[in-house]
Amino acid sequence: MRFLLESLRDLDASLRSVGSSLLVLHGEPRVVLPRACKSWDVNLVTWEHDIEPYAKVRDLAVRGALERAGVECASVSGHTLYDVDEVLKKCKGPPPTTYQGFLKIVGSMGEPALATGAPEKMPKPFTGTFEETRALVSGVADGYGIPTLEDLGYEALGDDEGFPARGGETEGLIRLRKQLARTEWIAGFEKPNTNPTTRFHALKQSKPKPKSPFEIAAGGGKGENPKMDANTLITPSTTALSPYLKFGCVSPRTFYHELKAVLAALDGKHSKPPTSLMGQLMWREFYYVVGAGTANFDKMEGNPICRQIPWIKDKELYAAWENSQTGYPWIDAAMTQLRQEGWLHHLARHAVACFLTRGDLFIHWEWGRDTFDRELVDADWAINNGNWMWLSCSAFFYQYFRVYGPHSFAKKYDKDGDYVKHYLPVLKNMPSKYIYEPWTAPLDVQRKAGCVVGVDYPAPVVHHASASKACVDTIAAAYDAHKLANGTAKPSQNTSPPSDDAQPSKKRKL
DNA sequence: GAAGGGTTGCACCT
DNA sequence: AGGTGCAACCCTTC
Repeated sequence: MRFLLESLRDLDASLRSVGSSLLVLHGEPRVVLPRACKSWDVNLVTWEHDIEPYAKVRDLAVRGALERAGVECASVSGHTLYDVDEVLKKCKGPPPTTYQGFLKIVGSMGEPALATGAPEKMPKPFTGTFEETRALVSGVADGYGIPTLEDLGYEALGDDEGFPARGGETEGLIRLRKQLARTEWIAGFEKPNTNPTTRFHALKQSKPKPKSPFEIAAGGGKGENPKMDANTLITPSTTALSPYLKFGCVSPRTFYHELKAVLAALDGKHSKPPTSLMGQLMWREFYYVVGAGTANFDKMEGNPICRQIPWIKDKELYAAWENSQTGYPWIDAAMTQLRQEGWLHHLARHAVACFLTRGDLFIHWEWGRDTFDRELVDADWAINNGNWMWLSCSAFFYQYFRVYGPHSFAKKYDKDGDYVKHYLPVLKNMPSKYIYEPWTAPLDVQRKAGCVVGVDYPAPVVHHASASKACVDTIAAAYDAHKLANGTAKPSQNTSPPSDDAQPSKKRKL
């Protein structure tokens, strides 16, 4: 919410710099907007096309109210690279559930439109004093102006709390262009190889001291691994631009065309989709298209692309996951970063999502989706639901036997557990050898570290090896049931007699 | 019906 | 850093 309010203040400042201003009206839009149009003699209202169910209902209601009042309405596509409806038309049927299939379709649609740039001159709808504004909106809206967090019923946040970067187009474009200036980094960017344990702040004292915690380090080239260069302010290993895209501070079309210019200068010597930076923009687009073109995309039931899996709904295990009490330091640290900063690296999201659903706890992906939707500063309906289905092997991705290890995954990136120690200070004196599996430390080591498992830090809520085995078996059975129901079950492929052919390829207990 | 490919597994090997 | 075994998924293409 703070990021949104910052973005609105930044927009207001930009409008003021060209002699206009942002006017925020409070109230029920179906009432306020027709009233404003009547009072101010407005005959056209425009807005950005939105595919999210909540927004679709809202926009339809507002459109109805405005049209009944004789006001013309126009919604335009600007939040995605392509007009999602045009892509869906090209699909001629359900949208593709594979990335390659999606690329084939948008590949035939030419270049995305250029972002509509800010006009050099703005009309001056209103630039009055507060008293004049009050008079203007009197009888139109319940209130006006950009609210504060407190106005909205939230507690104020300190500068060092919450998402570490400020909202708004100004900050977003600075971040975009600093990232795009790292030519060699862009050329070599491969998302699966980025490090989920790098943070916004320096892990160790860096010099010179950054002016602000969200300032991006200058320089690039080799030695990009921040741990290799003590003078480099550590920032996430990805662009961290997602909140700016989510709130419309940075247009994906601006991102696309400016990135394209950088790539053009590299003469083909750069990574390619799906793993490249451009590939990431296309993943966003992919989820928007399939999200807009799939019924009940945000549910398991009634969702034609979603495997029906008998997830359990265990409130205690879910609470342990949400509140960093699973006993797996990597998982608990990531969930702490999520709650504190509203942001996680993509692979950390994978780790905690896999753990909650198909990897260990077998809890419904919709519950995890809800947590992310509430906690992430970049929470995006299409991307969030799509990725939860991906990670839970409900759609798009089906290799359920590839399970992230809750105690092994982060070791590859952060041997000493600096990330864990930052977010879980209770473990800060635990020897590196045991940082990801503190329950394996001898009791005297735990005591010496001031962290006794079961007292100062939870014991693991599940035994990973046996829990993941049970998850794999249950998903396999659910897949078999799906194949049987669809008549796509294959005959047995082992050496069993032909009479078994009508059975699923393997019998598994539910 | 089979083969090939699929952004991001792990443990163990060289 | 890169290969393999693990036991074997789905979707697309031929």
